[in-house]
Amino acid sequence: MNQEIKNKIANWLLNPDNPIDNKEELPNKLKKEGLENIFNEIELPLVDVLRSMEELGIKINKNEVKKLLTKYNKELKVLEKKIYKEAGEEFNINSPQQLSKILFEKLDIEPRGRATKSGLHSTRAEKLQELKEEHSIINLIIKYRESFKIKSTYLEPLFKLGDRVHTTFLQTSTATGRLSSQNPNLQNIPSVVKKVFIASSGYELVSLDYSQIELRILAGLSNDPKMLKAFKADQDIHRLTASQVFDIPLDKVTSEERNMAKTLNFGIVYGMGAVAFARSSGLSRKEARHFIEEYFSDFKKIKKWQEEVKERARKNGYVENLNGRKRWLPAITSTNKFLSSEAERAAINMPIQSLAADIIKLAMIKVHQQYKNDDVRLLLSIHDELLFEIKSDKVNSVVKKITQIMESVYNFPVHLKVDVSVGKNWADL
DNA sequence: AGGAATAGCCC
DNA sequence: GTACGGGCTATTCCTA
Repeated sequence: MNQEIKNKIANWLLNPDNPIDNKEELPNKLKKEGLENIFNEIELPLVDVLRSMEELGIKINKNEVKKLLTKYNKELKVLEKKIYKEAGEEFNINSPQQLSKILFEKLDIEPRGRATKSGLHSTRAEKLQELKEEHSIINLIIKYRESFKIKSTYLEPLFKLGDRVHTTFLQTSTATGRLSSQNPNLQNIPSVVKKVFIASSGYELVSLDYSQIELRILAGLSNDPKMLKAFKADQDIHRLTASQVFDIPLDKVTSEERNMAKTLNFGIVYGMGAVAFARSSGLSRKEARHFIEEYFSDFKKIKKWQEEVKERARKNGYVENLNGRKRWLPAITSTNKFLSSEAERAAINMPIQSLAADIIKLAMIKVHQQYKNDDVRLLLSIHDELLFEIKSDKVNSVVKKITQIMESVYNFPVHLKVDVSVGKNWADL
């Protein structure tokens, strides 16, 4: 294999901030840092898998792209006209600067909160959402932005490409070991655009995704008894959290309460604070703080695990996952509170996110070596999901085997459950 | 031409 | 007064 690629990966694993030119030194360095296994068993075998995925590409229905493009163009024209009429003049809706002046100066809409450092008020969708009742132009702007995004970022670039779309996977671009995808990025396709991605004729598109993998990893790493028990019984984890935090029986949890618990569960993985939880749940800050405290008193081991991770990060200057993958976080001892807190949140998340990344990479490698014929094509990897094209008459048997591979590829105390869906296009899945 | 700022899509 | 982890891309606008 190309030495350049090896060096790049080695440096990425070691410490991306201080790359080493001397390639004779790298193998010893890897060994010394405990990264030999990840290098040899994960990253190097993955290179060929990624190359194969990139070469295969994924089929798109160009007619469907064209149809959507026409639809969105028409819609945008109508919205544009209505917006100009409401504003009383024509302006560039895509310019936050001009839009801000129209909304908050000309139309005299009262902004919530303070201006940004440029002196103008933000026009982010999240802020506009709060001003919906103030003026009928707001909803039009929100819709315009959504449609323009779909058209300019997804539909137009796709239309310029061939019948099969070939992304480039970046193996060394993330701090946690995840893959990224560029040119085009096929890891952030909106649900409305997914329907243009289709199976080759004679094949089905099949998606296999790890169910709640990050929360399962959190349960396993923290050894929290309630969470472990819930996953063992294959319970609805968000329902359990709601029942614990709001102190109500499992069968009395409303969908609203379950949603809040879901936000809380994900927020915990990301190190979310009370302010962010309040904002995303609609609770007051006081209530939000109360429920976060409640969460940590119900799941005591999670709090303990997080504190241990932060402590180790401060001591070592890096965090690592179960496989020894490292992330350096020098800012964690900064006297700047913002910087140290930011590093703490990254520290808490890294052992979880990076282990999930390792697991799906191992699964990709194993599946790829299992299927050398053309009946099974691994097309995309989207963090916790693998997207395949599988010969129609082979789907049932193959899916069983791949599920088995994905669920057993990594030995972990919590069952890693895989969900499957099959269809003719990506939106069906 | 290139980068910062702003915005928004995904897991 | 305020701070949710990890990515990529498009547009505007300012600076060199």
